Amino acid sequence: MIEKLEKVIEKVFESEGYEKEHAKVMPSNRPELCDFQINSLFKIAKENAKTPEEVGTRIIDKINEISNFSDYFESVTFAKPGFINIKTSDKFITNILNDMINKGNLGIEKIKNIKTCVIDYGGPNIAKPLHVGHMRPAIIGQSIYEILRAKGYKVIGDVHLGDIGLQMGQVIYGLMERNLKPDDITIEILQEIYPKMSALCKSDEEVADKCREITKKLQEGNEEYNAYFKEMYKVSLEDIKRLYNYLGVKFDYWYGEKDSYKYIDDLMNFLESKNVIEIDDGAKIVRIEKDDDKKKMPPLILQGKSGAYLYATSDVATIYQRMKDFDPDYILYVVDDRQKLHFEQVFRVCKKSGLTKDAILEHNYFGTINGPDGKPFKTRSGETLKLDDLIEKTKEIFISKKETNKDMKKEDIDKIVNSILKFADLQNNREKNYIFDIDKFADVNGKTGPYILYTAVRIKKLIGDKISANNEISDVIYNKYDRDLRNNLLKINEVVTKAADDRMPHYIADYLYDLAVLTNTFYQNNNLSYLEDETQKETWINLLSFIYKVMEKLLSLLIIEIPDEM
RNA sequence: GUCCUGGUAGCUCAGCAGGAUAGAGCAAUGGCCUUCUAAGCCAUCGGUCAGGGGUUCGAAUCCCUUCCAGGACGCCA
Repeated sequence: MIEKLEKVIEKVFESEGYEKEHAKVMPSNRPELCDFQINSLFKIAKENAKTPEEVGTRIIDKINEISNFSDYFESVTFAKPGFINIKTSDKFITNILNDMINKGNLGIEKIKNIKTCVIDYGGPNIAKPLHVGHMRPAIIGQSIYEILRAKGYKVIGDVHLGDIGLQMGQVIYGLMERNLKPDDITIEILQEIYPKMSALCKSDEEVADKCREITKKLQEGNEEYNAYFKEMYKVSLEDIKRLYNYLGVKFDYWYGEKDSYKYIDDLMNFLESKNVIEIDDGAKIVRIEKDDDKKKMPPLILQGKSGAYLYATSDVATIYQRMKDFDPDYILYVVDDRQKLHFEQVFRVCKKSGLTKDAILEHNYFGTINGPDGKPFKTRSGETLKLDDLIEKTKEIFISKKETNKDMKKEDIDKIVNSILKFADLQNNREKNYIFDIDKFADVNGKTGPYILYTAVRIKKLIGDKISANNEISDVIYNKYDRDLRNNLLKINEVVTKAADDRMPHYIADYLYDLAVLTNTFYQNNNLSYLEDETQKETWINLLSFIYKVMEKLLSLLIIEIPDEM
């Protein structure tokens, strides 16, 4: 939408002999003064040895001479010390809006050339119960998935299960100690044993050694251990799927690290053929320093001197598999920021060896959830809070907020609980750590999921079955609230595009909140049921219809659904 | 020790391809329900953008530096 304004203004700049890059239009920082502003007068003035005012007034005069001025502008004025302030015309605003309505895409433009994008997110471990920490990668990943899909990417989601590692041996040891058979395994038992064994191995070297032994034998195909593993896998995955399903998190592939092991031989042959592997103290490594490195970059160890393949090896092998199966343009990792160095190493090996060709590898990291003390969040008794408990607690608090809430439909309550959890998380910049506070998570007032849903449900209640995003809006703008709302709607594409490009769902959360505030303000100040002017009434119904559809769509990008009632 | 993040209102956070007077929510205070859901709307209060220097017409935003907090650093995952 901004491009349309820029195009008109570029012509004027060029006719004055200024580079068209200077015709950059920015959303206004002073909405009470104008809708858009141009900041480049200082630069132009300097280059041409004039004052910003001289340059600005001349350009403004030229713009005012444009024959179809009112198709775009209401006013274009100079503001000290050197800005051009643009107020767009009602006609311009409504034309763009109707264009969005007619295209039927809610204003979201798709990318021209389809790109394939693999997203690796979730990463739960078999045998470990899901706790609050697992919520972030799941919902941030799923949100990025939905945003990219909305922009027209071909997206492939892979959960990348942690189905290899010492925790397997630990839990099997714990099970056998209690004389439990594979058939006895339940999720409750796993949830009880894992933390106990994990603690025990830290304090008891002997037990830890035994667990390592079991893990090793399991990988070598020991049948007894494998029977345990299979059952653990089944029970655990069922529970993981139940929780992800509650959160609306879905994967195209449920591969695990184990699946990558099939490709390790091929991978090692490939890397050998590219001459990137060196032997160092009996280990196979790849050196990945670059000349311009500021920090020392440790080599990536593919195979330890004991012959064991490592975590990083499995990640590179997974990339090998993905290149072979999907030939993606992008591989995104939604994994926490503590693994920055690890991914940097893995990515460098891929680039150095040419494994990933031109594909772009990104670590879209997120910060950890901390408690009030700045340390990773723990419950008062010192345990990690289980995801189940978080959901239950949130539900409880929500129901207690209002007398009538307990009578709500179960599905509606679940939708609202989802909105509470997801909006609380996704409104934060994903890269930063944040302080976890259950009361904040359960809040329903202010900048929260329920506030947005409430706004949407009000519209639906008012308009009911007339909701349709396909009805044009008249170009008469009736008042300030009407104008603010229409103006805001024009930003949709920019917001979604930026969120997609930066992989930042919080841009969308932020925008949704602004839109909801403007809608509530509009609603408060304009009573539709008292309107006598039929044209006006129809216009506003169409406008609200469109807003409802936009909210529904943008909420879906945050994996939030609108309940029927609330 | 080396490197990477972060430090914005009492609290939790936006803003950081440099722009005019730094924004929200919560908390606090005061208004608005015989009118489409008060899970709402409006107003007030609240800030040396951690400190110091630099670049610039202009810095929360870019650069340097100090302090504080968190994290990562070759055969765990």
